[in-house]
Amino acid sequence: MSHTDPPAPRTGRPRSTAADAAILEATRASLVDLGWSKLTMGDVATRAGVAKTTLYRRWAGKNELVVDAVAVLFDELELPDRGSLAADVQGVVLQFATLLERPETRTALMAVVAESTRDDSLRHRIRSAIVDRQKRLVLLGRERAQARGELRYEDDASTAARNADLIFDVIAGAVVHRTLVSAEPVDAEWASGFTTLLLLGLSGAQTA
Amino acid sequence: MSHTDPPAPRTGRPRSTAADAAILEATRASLVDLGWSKLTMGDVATRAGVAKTTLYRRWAGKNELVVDAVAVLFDELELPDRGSLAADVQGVVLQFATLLERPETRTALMAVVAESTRDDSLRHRIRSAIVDRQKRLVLLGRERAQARGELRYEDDASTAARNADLIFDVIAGAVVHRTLVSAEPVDAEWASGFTTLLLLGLSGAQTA
DNA sequence: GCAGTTACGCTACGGGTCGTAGCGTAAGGA
DNA sequence: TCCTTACGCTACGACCCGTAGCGTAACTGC
Repeated sequence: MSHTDPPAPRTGRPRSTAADAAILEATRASLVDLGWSKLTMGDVATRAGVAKTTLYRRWAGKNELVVDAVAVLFDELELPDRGSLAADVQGVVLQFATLLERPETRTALMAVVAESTRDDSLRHRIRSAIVDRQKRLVLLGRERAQARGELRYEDDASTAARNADLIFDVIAGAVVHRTLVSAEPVDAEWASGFTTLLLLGLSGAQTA
Repeated sequence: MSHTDPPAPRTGRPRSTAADAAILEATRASLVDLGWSKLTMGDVATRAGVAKTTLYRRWAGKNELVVDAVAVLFDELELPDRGSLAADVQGVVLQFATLLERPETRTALMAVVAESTRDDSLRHRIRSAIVDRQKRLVLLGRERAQARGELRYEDDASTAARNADLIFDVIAGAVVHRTLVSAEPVDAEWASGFTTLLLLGLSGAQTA
């Protein structure tokens, strides 16, 4: 929800916040019904009950609109303390998988990432609106594990950041790949196997 | 390269294999220049020096065409025996990352996966043309590691298959996520950290 | 050779989406 | 009240889609 950060022009008719909400909801509905590739700006405008020009006054195009429409779904992600690192990992994996099972996110996430490979500003928007929101969970989970004594504290901030990035890519990447590429379900059994692998590694996970 | 498996109709003018090659190469060139979203069938036809109707005689549309055009790039992936499981993992990670740095694959891979979430036949095509080709490397690497004594043999075929699928999703998913979502390079340092994490797990990788 | 069959190049077309311009009207602030 | 900005609506040229139709090219079997 950060199309234009500057607070607002102080004069003239203000932008309708109701229209904002209606447009984003219409975008999600259109994603569910039509999917990314068949979603059109005209259709979204019709569903939202606004003129097409209103959409273009706020978003540069389909890419930016869909990112903002989907971003709020990632706010649902939480990380309640489940008592152990293993339980926390398994919990977040299942939660993330649930999110990826929704048709809006399935069809939109990969599509906007694909677009972002040729559009730097879109990539930054995705990062701040979606990716960074997930990464917080990794940082929080590590803190807790360190407080519990399950993980030791890193020596310096630079390796700490590298480790967090690595773990984030492994967890998010594995869940996304399993769900969207392999197209097979992330159930409790898979989440359990993955967690064991992540914690103990290939060498140690041979008991599964 | 398996649009139509049946050997060929035995009568009439045969399809030009030269046109096949020219079209697929033109598709890759168009992906490099224009990217997935701006690639059009007309442009590919012009580049290949064939009529647009010729494209539609062989492929149902953009999705299928791009999958076939990109699939051959994944044949470059190999898994030479580097002497240890760690070296093999690190090698395949770097090789896969190199492939994902090419502009054709960057822009195409995520896009066709996104499309496949709403198109079952496309998903099967991707699986047989791309995904299964990578999975072989995992199976081969595991065999070697088991022969070396680095991994023990699984008790039954079902858990063996589950493990292979899991490892595949973790490796491919992590590299794809790092490259295309986090948009940061997979260099030797990252590959080394990932390999350590994969082999030893979070609990054991604390020395890094 | 000759007929039969299929592929190819080319043109043309209706249908759809894009993104914008122009206008009159609505909703706030000085 | 004047000024400024947002909104709805219409219309538009541009582009791409996917297909139909036709004449020509290539290969097979008689």
